[in-house]
Amino acid sequence: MTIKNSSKELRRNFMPLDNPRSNFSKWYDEVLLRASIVDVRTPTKGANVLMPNGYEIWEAIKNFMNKKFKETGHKNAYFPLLIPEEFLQRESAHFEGFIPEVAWVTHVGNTKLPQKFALRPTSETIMYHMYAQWIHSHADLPLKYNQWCNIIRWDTKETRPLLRDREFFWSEAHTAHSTYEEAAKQVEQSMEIYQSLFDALCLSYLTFQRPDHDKFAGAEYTIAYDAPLPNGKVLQIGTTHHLGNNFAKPFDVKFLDTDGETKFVFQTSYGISTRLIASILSIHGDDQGLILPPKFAPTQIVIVPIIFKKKSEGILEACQELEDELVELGYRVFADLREQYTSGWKFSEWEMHGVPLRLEIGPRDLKNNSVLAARRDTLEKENVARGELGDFISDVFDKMAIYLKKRADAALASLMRNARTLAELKEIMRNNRGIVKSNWCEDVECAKKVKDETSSSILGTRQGVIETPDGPCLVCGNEGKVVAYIASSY
RNA sequence: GGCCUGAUAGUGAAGUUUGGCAUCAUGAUGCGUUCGGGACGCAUUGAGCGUGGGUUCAAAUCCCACUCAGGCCA
Repeated sequence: MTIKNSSKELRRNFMPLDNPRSNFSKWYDEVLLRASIVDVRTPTKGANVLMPNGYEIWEAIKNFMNKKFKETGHKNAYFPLLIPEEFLQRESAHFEGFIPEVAWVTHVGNTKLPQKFALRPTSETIMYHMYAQWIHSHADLPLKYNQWCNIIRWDTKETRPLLRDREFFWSEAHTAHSTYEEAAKQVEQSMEIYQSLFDALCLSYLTFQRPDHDKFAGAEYTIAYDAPLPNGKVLQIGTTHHLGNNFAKPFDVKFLDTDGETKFVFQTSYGISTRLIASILSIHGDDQGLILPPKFAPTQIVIVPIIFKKKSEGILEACQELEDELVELGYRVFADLREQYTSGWKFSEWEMHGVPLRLEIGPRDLKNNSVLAARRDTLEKENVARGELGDFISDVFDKMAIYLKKRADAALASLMRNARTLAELKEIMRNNRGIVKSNWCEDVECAKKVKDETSSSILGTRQGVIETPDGPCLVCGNEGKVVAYIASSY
């Protein structure tokens, strides 16, 4: 066997990624690095670099959300990173909930501060201290502020890039209203806003009301959005909390109502974080790498010239012209004219990066006045006449979004399971994991038992879906009061 | 909270059993030939073996501690 043959053999079997998606954990780490999303080679555990490719996805999410916020009367603002210890302590449930993972600033130079400051694990307290100073009458309500910022939560172990970081970016919206019902309506609006975002990202998810023992520290109730990962675990991609006036009281956020009485406001808070990026990458990707939804891809279209030594004339120029043309149409485009890489190498590279559409221009295309278009999601190729390219792109982007969403829906559906007993649940968690539907008596002890014995936990009850238990609690066998969903989560 | 496994050029690995010149692939750089699915040749370049200590004439290799990464159990 000659060297040439063996290298050909090697080429045929060459995998762009070393790890298939079926080995999710390894695939995830590899793809983050190869597609330049996150670099974890920092000195600090759980505090990583969000690289341009990752950051631009976050920016696209921000742009989408800022538009939604504007439409729904939210304003962006920024509040301090440093929160006095005393603020956190004022709402005791809140304090107890966050204390284990709060990082503190205790010194300036060598001098110990008289009062230590928390690096914000969330901003309720600092924001509501200000709200108390801004809100005086019913005319000041509702107040809806959002901030884009970084958050510090010092998990002691099990940090995973984007999935669970000690430092991450997020959006936290905080609203104040004159009645409980109005705040409840705001909770609904937040769900609509997030639904539009998650739909645009082609994600498939379930909305739960979290059980009381797992709600946000200081909330009346918590709504959470859980999306599946390929390994059968779920990821909480966002939350909404109805805070009642649990914070209004300790922070003295009051207003003079139309009836002449001074009342405490009712509040909500809701947020999404860079975890969303993990969800997008995980659910849409394949063995070739990432697949990004067209609206959110940092580069939406890559143009690759196919050059032959004897027939290369005009090809690079045609690629450049096409790039200009498509940029003019408002697309994020890159013409990869680098000469030191072959076309095949570029194909793999951009597939790994998840670029939704690749356009190839070679001698054949030049002659026919067409381009070869390759979809990232289905890997299908198609000749498109230059004159029809504009329509083709907008059409194919729509199709891709539908396809990705459908695939995500199917992935979620395939993870749904049923269990009637703890033994059945254990069996499922041991074998193939999934999101398990069961009956629960709502007793915390039973929830604890689930957590202790199965490494999964109760996500809650479906929000907006009325379900009646069809049997006894899976743990204790007493009356099943609710239909609960259980999964292993990050 | 407990347990297991690992850490060696930018990346991925071999070397550790039996201490003795740090090896391979890939990448990067340069030149040339190439380009419709990760091309090839030649030359160049790149780590002192996670960190800190210890044993030894000699440590990637043995011992101790720590840090980080991944997994498992509760």
